[in-house]
Amino acid sequence: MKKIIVQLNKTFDNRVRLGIMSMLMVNDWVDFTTLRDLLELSDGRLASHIKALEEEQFIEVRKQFVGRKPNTSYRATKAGKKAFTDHLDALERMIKGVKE
Amino acid sequence: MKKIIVQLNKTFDNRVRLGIMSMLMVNDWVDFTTLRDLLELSDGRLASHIKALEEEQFIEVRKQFVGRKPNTSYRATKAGKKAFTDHLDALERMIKGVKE
DNA sequence: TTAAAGTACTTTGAAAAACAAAGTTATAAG
DNA sequence: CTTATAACTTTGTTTTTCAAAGTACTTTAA
Repeated sequence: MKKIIVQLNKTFDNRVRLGIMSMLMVNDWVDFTTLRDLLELSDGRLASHIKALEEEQFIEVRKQFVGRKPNTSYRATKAGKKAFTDHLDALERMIKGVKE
Repeated sequence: MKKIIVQLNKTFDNRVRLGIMSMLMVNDWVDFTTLRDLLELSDGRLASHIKALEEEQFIEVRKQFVGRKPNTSYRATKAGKKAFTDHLDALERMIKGVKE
């Protein structure tokens, strides 16, 4: 039972980021406003956490026009999904396995 | 599917605190040094997170002497266990349930 | 046609949280 | 007498988080 904490990903030490990733694990291409409204965040707060996840390359962006309106959507990258499931696995192991 | 993020407890937005709580969910009375060594933390870092959890009344302390040496142990309170399982449940619901 | 509202941010600044490093008190072992 | 262990606390810095306001462009409403 070594290196318990290190296996948890620091990027996911945040409720908002957990929320974004959860959404993007199940849904392909979720747009900015949907994310903002579902997670009940301000534009700025959402944008800042999205930026953090983008910098880690855990999510990717698609910008397009729907009709005449700009539309920005996000989805989890392969690396992002892996990092997230790894994190959750580590958490589960930690909760279940910490005896001694 | 409302109030997704709010159900996650801010106190557990931290790897160290998740580690401490995980330990104390399964083990009754874990002492300071054991916690410190297993989680591979410095005295100061461990102490500060313990303090935060104590202030929330999620853990309680017992100070005694073992032989001639001081020994400080911690365990999760009822409220602490509830808060932690509530948090984990919310997380699970969020991961599994965020469709739409 | 002027005003208001929506989309998707960025910037700024402040507050909160986290952390490392060193200091502390007290006992105990070598 | 020196070093070590236990369990912290203090100090100061760095990092993180967030709210609030600003921006640029478009569209819808009055």
